[in-house]
Amino acid sequence: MRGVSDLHSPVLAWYDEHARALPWRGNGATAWSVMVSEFMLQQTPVVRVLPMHAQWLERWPTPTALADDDSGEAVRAWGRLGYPRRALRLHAAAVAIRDQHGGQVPESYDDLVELPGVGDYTAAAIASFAHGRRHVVLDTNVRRVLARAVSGEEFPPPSVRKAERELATSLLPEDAPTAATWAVATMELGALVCTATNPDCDRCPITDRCAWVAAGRPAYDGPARKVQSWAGTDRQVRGRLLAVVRESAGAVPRRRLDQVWTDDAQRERALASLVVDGLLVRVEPDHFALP
DNA sequence: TATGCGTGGAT
DNA sequence: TATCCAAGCAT
Repeated sequence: MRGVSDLHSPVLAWYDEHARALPWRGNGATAWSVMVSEFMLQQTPVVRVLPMHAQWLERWPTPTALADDDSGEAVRAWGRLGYPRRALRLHAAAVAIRDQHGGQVPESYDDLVELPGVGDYTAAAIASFAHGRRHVVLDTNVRRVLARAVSGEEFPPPSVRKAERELATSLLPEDAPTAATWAVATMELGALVCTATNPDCDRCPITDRCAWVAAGRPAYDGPARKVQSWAGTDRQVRGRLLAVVRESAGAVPRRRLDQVWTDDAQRERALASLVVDGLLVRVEPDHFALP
């Protein structure tokens, strides 16, 4: 096997030439704009995030601006991005930044990961992309690139294992600026070339040293990768219920919510779970509104 | 570790 | 049409 350092130069050169000019990259970006983008990009494609990100940054250009607004406004402005708990958590994170960090997005991983809605990936991403710090940034793109290029497998295991993290750590460039570029470059390579389906190996800068290509691109044979169901699930009902309230000016009477789903028990369960999650509040005997 | 959590485009 | 997938997090 070639030394792992052989991967760095071609990937970094490829990124320098092919990186997308996204609003949360480059000189115009702030730590806050990076943070907003990372929340929105959790399980959501870039093309759908772009317009929402612009709207949010125009309306709430700083963490304090968002923190000073109602959390319900964040949920409403989240629109149809999906997983609206992210909006609630981003608002809560903004409150924590205003109250505990002087209104400035924290720079350290340890401070970031304490914020609501910020896990290992997002903390590392903000620390790396916004502050130039040296961290292993292990998202689904990076995991897939390393699984193929180094491990010779089509897909990584369902969850991050110790060996996988150790591999990513061993590949991380020593100096912080290069490590940060390496992180975003491997993510970009996974997003644009080394995709989950139909990877474009002909355009890949490391195809000549890719273990998976060398092995003849064998099909994935690990544990079954489960795809979540949608039709008929509580998630679908929750989505319909919240959409009604989101698109209404004020509180919504229960009888309007009754119309979005015929199964009474499931509808009530979904409604109750939205209240538990804090996405809806019961404001009158039988009315519901955003928080 | 396994599960639940939205939405919509691509194949 | 049904399935897969998209920069995860919290429990």
